[in-house]
Amino acid sequence: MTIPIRFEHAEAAAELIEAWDAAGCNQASVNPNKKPFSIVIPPPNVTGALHLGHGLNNTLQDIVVRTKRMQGFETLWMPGTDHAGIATQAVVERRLKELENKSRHDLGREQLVERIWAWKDQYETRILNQLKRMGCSCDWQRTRFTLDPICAAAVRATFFDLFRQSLVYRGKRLVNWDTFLQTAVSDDEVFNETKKGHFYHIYYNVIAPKPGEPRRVEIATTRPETMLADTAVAVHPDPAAAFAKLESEAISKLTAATEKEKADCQAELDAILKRRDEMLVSLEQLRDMALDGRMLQLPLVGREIPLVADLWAKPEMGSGCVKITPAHDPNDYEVGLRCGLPMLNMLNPDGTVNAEGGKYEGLTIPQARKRVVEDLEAIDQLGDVEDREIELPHSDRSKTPIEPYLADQWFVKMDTLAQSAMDAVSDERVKIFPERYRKGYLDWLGEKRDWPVSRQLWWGHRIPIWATHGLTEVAATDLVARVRMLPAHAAGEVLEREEAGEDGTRTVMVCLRQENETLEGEVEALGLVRDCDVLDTWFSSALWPHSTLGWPEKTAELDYFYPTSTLITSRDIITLWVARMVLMGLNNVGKIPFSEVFIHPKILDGQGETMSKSKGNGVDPIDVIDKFGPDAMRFGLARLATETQDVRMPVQYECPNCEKLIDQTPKNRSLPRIDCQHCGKPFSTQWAELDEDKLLIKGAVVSDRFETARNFVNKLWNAARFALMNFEGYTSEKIDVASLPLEDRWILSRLSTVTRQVTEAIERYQFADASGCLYNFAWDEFCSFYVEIAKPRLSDETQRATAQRVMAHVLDTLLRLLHPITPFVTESIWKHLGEAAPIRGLGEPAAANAFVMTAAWPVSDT
RNA sequence: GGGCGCUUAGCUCAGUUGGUUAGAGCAUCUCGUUUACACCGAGAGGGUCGGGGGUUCGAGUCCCUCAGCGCCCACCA
Repeated sequence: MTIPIRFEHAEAAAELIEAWDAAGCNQASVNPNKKPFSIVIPPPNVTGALHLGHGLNNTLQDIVVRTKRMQGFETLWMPGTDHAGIATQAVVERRLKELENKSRHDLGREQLVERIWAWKDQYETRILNQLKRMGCSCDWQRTRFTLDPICAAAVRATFFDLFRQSLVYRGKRLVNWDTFLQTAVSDDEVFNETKKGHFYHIYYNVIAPKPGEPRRVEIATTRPETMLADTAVAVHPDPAAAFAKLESEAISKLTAATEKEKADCQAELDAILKRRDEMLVSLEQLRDMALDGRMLQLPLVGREIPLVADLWAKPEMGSGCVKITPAHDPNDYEVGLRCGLPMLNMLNPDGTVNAEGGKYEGLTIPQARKRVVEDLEAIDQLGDVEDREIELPHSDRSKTPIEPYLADQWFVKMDTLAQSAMDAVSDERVKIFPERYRKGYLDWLGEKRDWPVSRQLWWGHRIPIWATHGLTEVAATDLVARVRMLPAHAAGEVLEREEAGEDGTRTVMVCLRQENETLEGEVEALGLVRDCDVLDTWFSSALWPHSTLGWPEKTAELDYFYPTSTLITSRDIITLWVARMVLMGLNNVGKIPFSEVFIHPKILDGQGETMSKSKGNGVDPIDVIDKFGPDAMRFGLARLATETQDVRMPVQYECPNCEKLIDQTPKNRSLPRIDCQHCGKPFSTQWAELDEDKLLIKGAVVSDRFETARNFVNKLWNAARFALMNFEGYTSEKIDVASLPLEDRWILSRLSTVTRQVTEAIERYQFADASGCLYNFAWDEFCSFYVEIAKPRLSDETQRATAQRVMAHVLDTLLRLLHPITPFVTESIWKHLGEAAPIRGLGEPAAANAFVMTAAWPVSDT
């Protein structure tokens, strides 16, 4: 038998992926004779290709999945991808702008969505191919997409059900408005930038002040132009109490302070007392005026606005009074709700001032600010203007400032849903590992903030609501009656709700349970118009564990594989995703979605920064696989996946000319071309844009951290190669362990211990321990000791047969144990071993399984 | 501002309930073409375990404190 001296992973992997697939090794089906084990993949975003972070996530899942499969469970790993709402739409829109200089409005909704589908198809293919090449043993026939018809049906059924329970409602909310892209962006797509600005003090006149009362009140703001939409000025309802509280806090801080801090704390306390002495009387007077219903006159506009008492006005800040602009500031919005203030929107979607701004209409924000300040100064109502550093929110997509903008949004009411998800973790029906992540989950849910689920986007699940606004009571009643007459209404496919609008008119809303063009036509014929918005991406992600199994249909798969067994994911989406899956699973199916959650570390680059394509430090698993092989990538990642540490992974460019590695630095990681420091020849990077750069060969981005693992894979290959070269004349026979020589009994005993350790480590998600244990055993004990000591026995005719049998058995077991981590090399060796020693094992030897992948997991006898 | 984590060899990381001389891989140096493997083997150098204090017969490990790094959440008229 001739076996190459190196494990040729590229050929082997391609063949094995096909062979496993052809044999249906990854496929799972309902099997009453077996216990189920199921995992749903955290669906990668179709925004772009996978990097090593995904490599780690999916390697760990595959290790668990392959182990469980070998342990005899009917094992399902559900694959799929996520449409990733705004992220994907933004990528496609940006390309549209760059390549064709068009906005989404130039294309229109339908065409843009079509373009995004094309993008999705391209990246979904790429992502699935990356996963396959990593060796992920997903049931590919079940591959889902969060926007596919199966997931869409679940989304519709969920929304319909929440609508029926009145757990979903419509309300106003301030959204982060990107005036350039003219869309709302989510909080995590907003970054703050500190800029130089001013803090303007402005005076508002009191209307008909009583004797002794001030003529005007002072407020301060960094955004004076928003005064045009002010609807109140607030003052604290109990300044004395507020100061008392501050004082007692400062005192307790002072008592607890170290010698070093004492001076600072004392100064802080003194400042509070000084301010109280100066301000308390006038603030209490203003408070009394507020309670007395005194009105102020808004300068420049002339509108009368009330002075109100509200906790938001902090006596220790500014002048102690704060202007309230409910439609353009999140906190003011809350005040507006509490005090029942009107919400005046002064902006057009493009960020210019609208008709509410009177003579300032049509100006941009900076223009309006300048004019308002000038005009206030002219009428002598402008006070001090201080310089100040201001943190200004910017849109990550357009890099322009965000405007808080009041818009109609749909919300999911969280109180009972959140409580159910908290209970599931509190009483350990859902266990989170490592345990320290429980706190974040419980704290976040504990706030029970309603979940805004609508997004002003085109890419996503459209909200299944049709509505007519501005109806008279009679017209509304009539419309409701007509809706109820639809045959689908009787069939439970239609729900309607009538609401009073702000201006006393009525709104009728209709929710449809399923996609149905005919029915939609009928509804639209009644004058109802479909909501333009789509749902938050996490809405469909939250359903992933049951939607992928066919819910709301009562499928056999759902019954068998749900709840899934475990969820393996990254820590940054514990709240956004994990928590929501728990509450939606409980609401929809009535059962938790998974009983265990394992949170794995993150992969950072050599500088300690998270990997991302936009930084240029993202490593494509395919590049690592090409250079080191899929087993080395998997083993290397598993070896580093410890419980407490993030994985720091220095990254290098591989020169395509001389194959030498060049360290990546913050400087060179964004260059379009690099001259190799070893061979002097240039190569291009992902940033190449000029034609002359693009003509160069592209250098892969890899990490030399995988060398150790690659060497290990090769070591194993060669140890097996040695064994196989010595298996000529192999025969099988029952082995009496007690009569074996010491070295055999020793290795068997060690094997048993290692089997137990590896099994337990994987059970506890201690992947670094499992791989470390196997590394040491295979290299130091099996290769360095046992193989060496077997050499003379293999050339001694009297001992040869026994040595072969034990060797075959040990190798067999080692391959099984290593298979979940390094599936390709083990399966390749297994095939050779099957040819050389088809019948093997201690006790009663038996014919080996065709694939190690579906062979039985070893059981330890210690 | 609140919470969590981290700091051990040049680099990336282990180090169980405190217990001999603190480990591994890579890198470095020396030697080695013994028929599985140079992606190998034998050996060497390299650490006051971030700083300081404490508990203890004994601290990398427990407590306090200072400093630095990272992440999550909240907020700043």
